[in-house]
Amino acid sequence: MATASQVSPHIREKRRRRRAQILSAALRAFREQGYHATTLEHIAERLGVRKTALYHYFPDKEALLYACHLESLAQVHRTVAEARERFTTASEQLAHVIREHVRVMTDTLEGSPLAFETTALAPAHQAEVIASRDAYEHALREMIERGIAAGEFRPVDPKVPVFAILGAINWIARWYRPEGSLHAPELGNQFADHLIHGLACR
Amino acid sequence: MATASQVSPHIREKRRRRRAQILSAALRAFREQGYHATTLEHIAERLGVRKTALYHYFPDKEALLYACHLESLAQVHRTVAEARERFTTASEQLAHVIREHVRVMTDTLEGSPLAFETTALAPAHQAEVIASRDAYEHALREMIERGIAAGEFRPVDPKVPVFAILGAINWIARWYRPEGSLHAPELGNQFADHLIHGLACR
DNA sequence: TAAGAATTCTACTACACGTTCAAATTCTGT
DNA sequence: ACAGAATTTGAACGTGTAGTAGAATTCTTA
Repeated sequence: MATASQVSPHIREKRRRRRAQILSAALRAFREQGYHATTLEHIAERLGVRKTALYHYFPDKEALLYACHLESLAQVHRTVAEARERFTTASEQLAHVIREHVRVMTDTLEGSPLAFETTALAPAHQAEVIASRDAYEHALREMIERGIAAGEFRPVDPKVPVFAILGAINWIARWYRPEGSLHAPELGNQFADHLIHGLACR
Repeated sequence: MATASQVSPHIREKRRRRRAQILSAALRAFREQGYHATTLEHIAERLGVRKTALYHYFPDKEALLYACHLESLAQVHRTVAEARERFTTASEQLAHVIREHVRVMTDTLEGSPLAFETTALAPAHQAEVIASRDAYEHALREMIERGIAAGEFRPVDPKVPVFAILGAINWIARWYRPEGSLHAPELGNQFADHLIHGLACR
C-alpha cells in the first residue's frame, strides 16, 4: 500500500504551500462575501486558476470552510497558552489574549473565521468547532473569575463580559480594512484597555 | 388611475399585519441560517404557506432582507432620539442607547439585521443601509466625544469604543437564544455598565 | 348570497453552481 | 531527455432554488 513517505519532502512542502494559498484565498472570499455567496470560481479566480483545480487539494467546498475554522481556532488557543506562560495576573493574561486576538483579526486576517457562522459546516465539523470555541470562551471566563477572586475585577457574571469581549473583537472582521487607519497593535491596546478597564474595580 | 384610498382601511390593515408576519418569519430565518442559506420555502413554511404566496407582498427575496434592515435601523435611530430627549449627560445617553439596543436584540429580535452583512442587498439598498448605519455610529461617536469634553470619559479615539460597543451588542445575535438564562434588561444593564465603565475616568 | 377583490396554490421555467471525469499540460528526478 | 507523477483544464451533469403564470380558493362588502 502507498505510504506518505513515498513522496519527496519537496513535493510535500510544495503541496502544503499550495493548500495554504488556496485557504488564504478562500478565507478572504468568505470574509468578504460570506460562505454561501462565495463560489468556487471566485476562490479559483483569486489564484488564477479554474475551480476544478481546487478539488486536487480539498474534497469539497465545506472542507475549505472547515480548514479555515481550524486554522483560526488554533491561533487563539495558542494565544491562551502563551498568556498563561508569560503572565500571572488575570488582567495581564486577558490583555495579552485580547491584543493577540485583535492581531489575528487585522494583521493576517486569519482570525476572521472566528466571526463566521458555523451553520454551513457539516454536523460533525460544526460540533467540533463549537466545542473548540466553547473551550476558548471557557478559558476567558476562567481568567475573569480568577481576576474577581484576586480582587482585580468587580464581581460580575463572567459570561457577560466574555460575550462582550468576543463580540467586540470578532466584529472587527466586519469593518476592518487593511487600507484603513486603525491597526494592531495600537487597536489591540485600546481594545484591551477599554474592555479590561470596564471590568476593573473603581 | 387607482389610488391607495380605494381599498378599505380594514384591508390595508390586514395586509400590513400580514407583511409584518412575513417579515418576522424572514428575520428569524435569516438570523438562524443566514440570508443565502435561507430559501423562500423555509420562510413560507414558518407561516404554513407556499413560497409563491410571499410574492403577493414582496417583489423578491432581496426585498425581504431590505425591509428587515430598515425596520431595525428605525429602531436604533428612534432610541438615539429618545436618549437625547430624556437624558443630558453622555453616560446616561449612551447607557440608554446600549440598553435599548440590547433589548431589540433579545426581546423582539428585531435588531438582528444590524448584525447582518449588507453584501446581499442590491447596491442602492446597500448604500442606503450603510449610510444609515454610519449615521448611528456617528451619533454614538458624538456622545462619546461630548463625554470626553465634559470630563466624564477618558480622552480616546472615539471610533474605537464605538466599534467595540456595537460589536459587543450585535454579537448577541450569534449566541442569544430566547430559552436561555440571560435577558434584557439585566443583560442591557450589565453591558452598559461594562462598556461605559471602560470609558470612564478612574 | 352573490360579485368582485384579495390571497394562495399547482405546475413550470431558467439558471447558477457544486461536483465528476477523462484528457491535456506541467513539473520532478534520474 | 525521458518516464512517471502532479497539477490543471474543459466539458458535462444534476440539483436546488428564485421567480413566473394562471387557475383555484377564500375573504369582503353590499
